[in-house]
Amino acid sequence: MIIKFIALYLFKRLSKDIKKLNIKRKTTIKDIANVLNISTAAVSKALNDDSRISEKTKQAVRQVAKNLNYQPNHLASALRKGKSNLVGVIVPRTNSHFFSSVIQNIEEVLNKEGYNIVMTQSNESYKKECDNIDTLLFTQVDGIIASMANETIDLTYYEKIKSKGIPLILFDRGENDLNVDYIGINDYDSSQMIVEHLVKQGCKRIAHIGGYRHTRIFNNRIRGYIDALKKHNLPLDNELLIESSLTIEDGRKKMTQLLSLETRPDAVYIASDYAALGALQILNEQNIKIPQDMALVGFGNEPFTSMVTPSITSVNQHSEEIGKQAALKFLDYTKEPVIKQSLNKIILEAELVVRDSSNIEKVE
Amino acid sequence: MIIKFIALYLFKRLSKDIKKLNIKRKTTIKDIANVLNISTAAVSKALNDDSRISEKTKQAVRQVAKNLNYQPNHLASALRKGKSNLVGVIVPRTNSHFFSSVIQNIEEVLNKEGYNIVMTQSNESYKKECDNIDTLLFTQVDGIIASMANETIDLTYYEKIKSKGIPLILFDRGENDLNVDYIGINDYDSSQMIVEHLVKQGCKRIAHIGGYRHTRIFNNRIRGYIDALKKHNLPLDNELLIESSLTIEDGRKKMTQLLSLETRPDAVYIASDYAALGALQILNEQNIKIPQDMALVGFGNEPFTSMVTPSITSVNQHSEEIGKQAALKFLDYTKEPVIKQSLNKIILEAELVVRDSSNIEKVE
DNA sequence: TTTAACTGGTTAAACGATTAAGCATATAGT
DNA sequence: ACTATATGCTTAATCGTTTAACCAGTTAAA
Repeated sequence: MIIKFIALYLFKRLSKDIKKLNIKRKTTIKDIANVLNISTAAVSKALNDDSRISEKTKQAVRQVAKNLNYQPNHLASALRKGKSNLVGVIVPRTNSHFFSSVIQNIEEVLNKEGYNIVMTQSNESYKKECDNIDTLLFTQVDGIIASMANETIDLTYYEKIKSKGIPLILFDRGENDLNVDYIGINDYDSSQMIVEHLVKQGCKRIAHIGGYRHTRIFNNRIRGYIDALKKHNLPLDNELLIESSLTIEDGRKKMTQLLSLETRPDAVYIASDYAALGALQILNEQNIKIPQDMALVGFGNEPFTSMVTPSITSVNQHSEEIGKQAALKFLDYTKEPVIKQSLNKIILEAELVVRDSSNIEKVE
Repeated sequence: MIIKFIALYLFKRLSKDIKKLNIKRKTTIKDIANVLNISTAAVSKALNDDSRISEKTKQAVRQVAKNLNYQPNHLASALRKGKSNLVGVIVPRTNSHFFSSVIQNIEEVLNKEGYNIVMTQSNESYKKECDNIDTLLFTQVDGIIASMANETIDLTYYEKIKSKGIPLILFDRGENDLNVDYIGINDYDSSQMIVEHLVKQGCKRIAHIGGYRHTRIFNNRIRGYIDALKKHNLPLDNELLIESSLTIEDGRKKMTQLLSLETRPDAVYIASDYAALGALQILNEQNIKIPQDMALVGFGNEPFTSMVTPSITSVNQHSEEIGKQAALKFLDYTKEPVIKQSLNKIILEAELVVRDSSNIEKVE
């Protein structure tokens, strides 16, 4: 009986010892403290360059830390400090040059300040976007930079972010819809520029395949298109203004629709390069001459616009600048003690990049 | 004097109270425990569906958690459990369909198991890649899934991951170089397939613009090319085998180089769609007929290969499958108590997608 | 009857860092 | 000589969860 208990006790001690020996624990500040015979507090302060620690001690701590190959446990400090140094980024997808470039620039700016980004894609799905928000909040990100999915109309999920007191910065998609910071280009003006350009090329009947009206940027492009037509006394024909999901596939569909009209347009401005690509495929397949029979303008200046035949005129959205500004905006918040967000827009002027698909002058 | 001390004391008490009142603390399991008058341990177990807690208590806990809008603090549990439920992903860049698709599939599989991914891009730079590894380790990721940058030759940084006992899974780039799991396609066979296809089309002088030889996948493609030529008794001309960085720009350059040869090739197989695109631009600019005068085959099956004129024959790398397998491989490790990695290859068979740029039969 | 096993919890330590508060000692100011 | 301030640390609490160890009560088995 007694022997049994003793045996049990010994076994337990032993297994504990074995655990300690076996598992190569990562070095912690405690290890450093033990070596130098100082407190963990002193080590922590030394590593954080606190003024209350002597230069001598700091040097010693740094040296020992190096020798023991000390790596700070980010989770512990994050828990204690109440911030994770992670920033969540939500984009509809990464495989477009625009979003990829925005992300890259966000990363560049934030990395320098010790932040890392957790990236998620919504695939233009509202449900996925909500999931993304949940997982980011769960990961305890210190802020979220997002561009909304096409599908997103209901904004309660974004309100959830705001209610948590986490800074939220939107770019490209989402302007005005929530009372938060926004960075984007001037879509209204861009549309005007495009129509103006097409008019100059001699186009008289300009169609627009636009995005969903509930998305403000697409609505702005539509408004710009309409106002520009008015300005130039061009016919504002209902059948020339088409709403689209703006995928390649839908671009093909909507272009086919335009071609079936009794009086075809002589130019079409499409609110996305991807849809424009689909439209271009249809035009090429049907041997319609671009730009002579039909001028074509896209939006976004995706790299492929300059690769296809004919190259597609498009609008440069300044993805680099957008990414940088979004990151900087977030960093602004980290410096404020209390986060109080309000609508704070940064609107960049876009740039029209004229290529073969609308350059009638050059062809003739 | 005494009054001063009392005042100081009161001030301190007050400021503490103010803090407690003012800052809307997030609800913790402690709050739930207080409401139900049970221990935090019981709450924790209830939320984690521990068998030692009665269904009744569980229900009550869940209800209160919902009412108080409880969100678990991931940092705290991560710290305690010693795992972050984050997986790091390193890719050369996200704005290629291949990598973007791999990531998407990794995410899909891992999300289901409660993992989130932290994504980083190396931009094909060795230095950036090392930084990425450091930040991922710092973030305490539970594993890393990576595809190496073109520049990367020195692998000590990757050894760092292994030495930390964190599972490392490589895909596409990195096969064999470290003693870890790898998922990719059969590059050697793919090259053979391509050459075989070109031979069938009647090509007699096939050039290859390949990647850097130190990257195993590109070396495999080169070996496959060489062996296939031998097999078909075709001339293995040194000037027809060119090493390239495989960017669009370099594709243009290397194609120009090929065109300046005394006896031009009648087909060129390029180890990347991007470089193939550059090559295609040059051929189009110089009015060289594709595929009649020069057949063209790329690699990767990027979406644009089917969009350009003529469309480019390419190789489908099964990005979805690669992403899924990589994620599953990681999940395997999470189930093992001790992580002991060894070379464990999953090699998928690639698929040749024949398009106009090499379809001579169709043209003639 | 004794032992074992199950149920449904509780207690308290732990994860690894940060930080408010305290405490000597030294230096300077008046 | 007395107070104030600076220096350079230490102590101990804290962040929010998880979990090993324990305990009381009930049931089942030998």
